[in-house]
Amino acid sequence: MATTECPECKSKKLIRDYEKGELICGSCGLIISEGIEDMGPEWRAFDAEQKEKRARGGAPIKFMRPNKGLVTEIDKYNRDIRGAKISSKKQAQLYRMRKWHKRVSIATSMERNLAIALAELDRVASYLGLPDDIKESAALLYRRAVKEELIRGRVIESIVAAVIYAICRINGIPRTLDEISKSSGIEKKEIGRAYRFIKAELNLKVPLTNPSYYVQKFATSLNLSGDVQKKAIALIKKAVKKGLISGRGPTGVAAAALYIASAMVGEKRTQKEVADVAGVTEVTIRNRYRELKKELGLKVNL
DNA sequence: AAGACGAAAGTGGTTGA
DNA sequence: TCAACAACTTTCGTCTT
Repeated sequence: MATTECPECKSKKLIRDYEKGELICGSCGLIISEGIEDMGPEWRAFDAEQKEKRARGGAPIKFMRPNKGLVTEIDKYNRDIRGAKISSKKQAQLYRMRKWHKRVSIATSMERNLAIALAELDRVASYLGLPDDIKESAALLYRRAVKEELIRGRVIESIVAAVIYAICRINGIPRTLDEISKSSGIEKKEIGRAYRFIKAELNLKVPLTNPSYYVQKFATSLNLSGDVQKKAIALIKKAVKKGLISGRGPTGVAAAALYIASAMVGEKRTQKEVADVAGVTEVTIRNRYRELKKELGLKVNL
């Protein structure tokens, strides 16, 4: 990996956290990258079979496990079928058997969970047109969630949606809750809840969304030139400096900036057009627009 | 007639007692 | 758990081009 110093504080003391798959700055704690390339496995394998099952390369995961429905329980009383004591040698053997039995059971239930989740993740990510490395990061994050036992009692699909949402934000690839909701079929508030939950439990550092991320997307839908985009991004930058965006929906800010920029450059779009692609109302654009105009001292004739 | 504007009331989610 | 609250939406009347 090329990164040798922290982009924030320039410290060269970087820590690789193999467990979490993160590259962390040793002095300021910034997570420089998640899902780093040169990463030890985040799992431990207890035997060759598990190693093969857990490795990410290799054959596709199968939904059916050979032992499905055929589980042998080993009880905890060291007696044979007639109730007679079992020799200590046998007892030791049984102890080991129980230990492994438990471990394998846990491993397979995790596998089942992951099989469903990763299939869903792949489906949603493809639907949203997310690149493979994002998918990988999302899968890694999901595995962390599974390992921390955050899934139990929750709907797998909503956790998957939340993980995708989080990863998109962390990586600056804008996907709104709306889009993810549409492609996953999970309600927005459900995704939001799951997202907040995993964010808290896994200590995710998610930067607040910079409206600039949405500019390109909206501009493309509106057939606006690069000039307009640049202008809009410049406006947003100024707005950020003035603290105008905190608490505001990033899409609304992006939409207003684009609206203003389009008028300044002479490729005017109506409020309604911008509002539609941004998924906000004209009123919101007007409100943001008013704020921007006032705070930045813009003299725009529309 | 279409677009822009803004007031007022309503909505869903967060926060803090 | 409940009320206050902020952001945003819906709706609607008015003004401008």
